[in-house]
Amino acid sequence: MSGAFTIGELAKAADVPASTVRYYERTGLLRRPPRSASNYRLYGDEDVYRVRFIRAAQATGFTLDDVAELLKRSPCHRVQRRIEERLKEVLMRMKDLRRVQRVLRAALTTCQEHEPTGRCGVIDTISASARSK
Amino acid sequence: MSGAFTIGELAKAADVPASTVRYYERTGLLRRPPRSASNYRLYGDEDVYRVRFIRAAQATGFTLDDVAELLKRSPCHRVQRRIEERLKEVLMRMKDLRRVQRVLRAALTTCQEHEPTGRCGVIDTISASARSK
DNA sequence: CGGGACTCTGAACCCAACTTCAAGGTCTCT
DNA sequence: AGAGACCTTGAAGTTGGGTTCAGAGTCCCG
Repeated sequence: MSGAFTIGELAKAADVPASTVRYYERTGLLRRPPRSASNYRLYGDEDVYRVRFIRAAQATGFTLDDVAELLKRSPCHRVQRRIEERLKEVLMRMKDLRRVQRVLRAALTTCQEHEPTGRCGVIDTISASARSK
Repeated sequence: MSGAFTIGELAKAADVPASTVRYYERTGLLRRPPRSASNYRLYGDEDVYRVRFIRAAQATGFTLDDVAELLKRSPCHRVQRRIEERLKEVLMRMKDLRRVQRVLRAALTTCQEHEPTGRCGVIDTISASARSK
């Protein structure tokens, strides 16, 4: 809608530091925008959307390289494969975290049991978890 | 039990590269072991356990700084606080991942729906997720 | 005695994703 | 016109957790 943003305005609109916008440009993730007479970058709404997409994709666990591929409008099956890979990673990571959760809870219990004795059993609990991985 | 390991033997026993063992020593996580006549490091079983503990703790999401604190045999309540912090992080991270999972599945569905049309709706799907965070 | 596998050191390098710096130009308000 | 907030650049620095390198010494087997 609106005409042109400076880098600071884009940054604010997309909620990233201006330095990050420059970084994205350097790495080819963002186009090199037109410049004002005084050599300021001039952005449009599309750029806001794009930066927001980059952040959303990152928050979904994609690397900037992944994002570049997604943005290249690669063939759908390639995009699909990336997504499936990420999904698989997410599932594995969740499994990991459930294990970690178990270990931490066990450690905490140990901690509380030993509190009166003053001897710390936490190290044994966490060590033991290495074997039952 | 057994007498003395060289760094390579320790590394094998604890399943880490020797370079990592030296790194742990540099950062104070591992003691500086006695040396042989020819200046080789000489380790004992304790060191094996310690390295294994470090790896197990890392696998449980602790940073090496955390590990240092756990190993310092800090007062139990301090250890306990660390563990509780980690547990809270884990729970938050799991919540994150569930969100991510939803987004990815939605993206995949979009992908499959649009496959025949050749138009990729994935970018919109992921972008939309930024708002419903 | 030779050769291959091991070890020693300090320093430099790696990764991703940024951030910071220095030294200058520009814009806007008062 | 001056102050302060913005913008420009390329280069260098940051983080954590290591790995790699070069050049030298050591150990073990046949």
